[in-house]
Amino acid sequence: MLSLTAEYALRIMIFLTERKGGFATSEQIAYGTSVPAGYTIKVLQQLAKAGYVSGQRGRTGGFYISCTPTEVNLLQIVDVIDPLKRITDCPLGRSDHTSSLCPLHTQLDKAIAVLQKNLRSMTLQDVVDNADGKTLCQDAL
Amino acid sequence: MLSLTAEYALRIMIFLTERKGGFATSEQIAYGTSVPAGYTIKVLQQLAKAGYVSGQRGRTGGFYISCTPTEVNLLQIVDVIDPLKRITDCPLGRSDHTSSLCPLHTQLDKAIAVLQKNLRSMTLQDVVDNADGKTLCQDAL
DNA sequence: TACTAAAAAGATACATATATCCTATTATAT
DNA sequence: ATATAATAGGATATATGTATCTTTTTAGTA
Repeated sequence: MLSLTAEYALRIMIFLTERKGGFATSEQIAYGTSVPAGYTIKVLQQLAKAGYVSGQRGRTGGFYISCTPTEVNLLQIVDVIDPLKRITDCPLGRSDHTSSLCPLHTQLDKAIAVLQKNLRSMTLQDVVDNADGKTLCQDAL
Repeated sequence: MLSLTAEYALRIMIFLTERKGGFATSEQIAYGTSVPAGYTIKVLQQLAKAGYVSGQRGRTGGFYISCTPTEVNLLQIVDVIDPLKRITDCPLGRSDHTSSLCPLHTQLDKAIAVLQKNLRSMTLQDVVDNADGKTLCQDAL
C-alpha cells in the first residue's frame, strides 16, 4: 500500500532516532534496517534533501538525524517518498465534471484521510518510546 | 495510494452496477469511465478471472456484471488488482526476528486495517445508491 | 449454410516508474 | 598522502500502465 521505499525511509528514520543524533554510516544503517545496501544511500539522500537527516563525508562521516524526533511524525517521512494526495477533484478529468466528488471518490478520499490521520498521530519518538526494547523487528536479537 | 489500476477497476464495477446486468462493450465502458480504451479490456479480464464480470464474444457481445452488487464491497474489487496485505510478521526478514510486531509495523498494520475496514464497509450498490444522480464524476453531464 | 461484421481474448511491443547495483568523484579525518 | 565515507550519476531489472495487432468466437444476414 505504501511503497517499499516509504517503508525503507521509515525504518531508517526510526533507526537514526535511536542513535539520538549520533553518526551511522550507510552500511551500518543498511545492516540495521535490512534495507538493500546500494539503495540505502538513495533513500538517505532523499531524506537529506528534505532536511530530516544530514550526511557528512570523510573518514568519521556518516549520516545523522537532523530533525527533532518528537516533532516529526510518520506521515511527514512518508510524504518525502510518495506524497499521499487527497482527492480534491474527481480524477476522471472530463471537461464538464462538477467540483463536488462522486460517492466513489468521496469514499476513497475518506480512506486516504484516515490513513493520513493515523500516520500523522505518531511521531518518530513515539515509535521508539513504545518500543518495549525492540524498535525494529530484528532488534530482538 | 491505491494503484491506478485499482481505481480503474472500481470505476468499471460501479459503471456496470448501474447497468444492472446489461451488456456494455469495452469501448462503452472505456468511454463511460475514462479508462484508457486499450487498458479497459485488460482490467476487465482480471475482473472476469475473479468472477465479478463476464464477457461474451461475438456480435452482440460485451461485458456484464456477474456478481450481486449488494454483496460485493469495494475491498474485494481492490483485492483483485493489488491485494492489501496486512502485516502479520515483520518484513525485515531476519532469521531471528520474533513473531510479534515492532511498534513501527504495528502502527503501519493498524493503518492498513483501517483502510480495509473502510473499503469493506461499502458495497458497489451502496455507491450507486448514494449517488445523488451522479455515480461517477462525469455523470453530471 | 456459408459469409461477414462485431466483439472478446490473446500476444506483443513500448513507455514510464520503481527498485537495485556499480563506478567515479569529492570531502575529511588521521 | 591515504583511507574512509558521502555524493553524483549511470546501468540494470522488474513492475506498471498504455497501445496495437492478430486470433477466436458469435450473431446476423444474404
